[in-house]
Amino acid sequence: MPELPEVQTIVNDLNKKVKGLQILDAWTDWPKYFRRSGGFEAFLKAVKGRKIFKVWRLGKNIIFDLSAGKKMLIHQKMTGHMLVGDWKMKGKTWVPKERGPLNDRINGYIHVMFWLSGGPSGKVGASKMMGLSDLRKFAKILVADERSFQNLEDIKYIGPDPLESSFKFSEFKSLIGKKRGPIKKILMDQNVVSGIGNIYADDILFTARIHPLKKVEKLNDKESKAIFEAVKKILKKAVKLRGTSTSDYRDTAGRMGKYTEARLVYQREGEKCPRKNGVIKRIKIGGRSAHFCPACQKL
DNA sequence: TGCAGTGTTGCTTC
DNA sequence: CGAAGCAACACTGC
Repeated sequence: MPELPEVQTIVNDLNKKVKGLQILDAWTDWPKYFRRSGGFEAFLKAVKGRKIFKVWRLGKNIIFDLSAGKKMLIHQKMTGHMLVGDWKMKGKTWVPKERGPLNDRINGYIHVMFWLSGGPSGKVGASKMMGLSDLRKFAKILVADERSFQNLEDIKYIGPDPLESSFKFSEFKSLIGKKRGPIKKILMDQNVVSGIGNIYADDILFTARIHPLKKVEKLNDKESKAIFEAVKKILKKAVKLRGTSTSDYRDTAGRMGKYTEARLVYQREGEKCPRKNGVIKRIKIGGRSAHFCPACQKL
């Protein structure tokens, strides 16, 4: 479940591993991903031969700035993650050059592969390959020209990034002030603040001592401020620990995130709360599970 | 064995 | 019109 910290970890990895490389070729066994790009062939034509200038994050989206004014967007949705490794060709297929991400069972769901600067159609020898592992095939991939990119519905309404230093409490307050309903739902609304999903919303609200069902319109200034501070604190910590791997998420080398052990309440139903106040409870909010401590978090 | 649960987003329905 | 429900898909656990 890549949320902001997981996407940031992958973006950081990609800037180390594939920035400056050229896309030589691509492959997929799930052409459905590319319907919006006019099919896989059209997508391939748009990205083939392009150099990767830089990789950055927009909410939970990974953006590749390519040469010739192209931008490639990848949203990993629930089970997607990008893997990068050195590989070699064996017959018509690619195999890991050494023990790498593909040896890990959870990463054996690569449905899109990019060959970078020296793949099967390039020179024999050194070759980077960048794969999208995506067990449930929910991911989104598209390529656009610089001009049309800004106007894509996919990103047009994305809210401010909570880790930007320009993101201040006054802005947060005014954004949530326009909404009503359970605070947990509002925190996960990508058009309010971008990047927060189920894992971090639960831990943020525990940190701020706010009940996930608390109505956003009932929050006082002190409570809103506590949530704002917790957003920054938890997300920063999770980036430092390279994300959470309670499920499929892995970094580009196939390694798990270490926030998994640092989790406060997410998927800890029945355990004693980290403040030793109560037992963590799970409820449903808008069809999703929310974990909280009934003793620490009051309505 | 079958079905609920998993969580992100966008589309459909009320 | 906004909110709720469901579909996209595949695997796990009870």
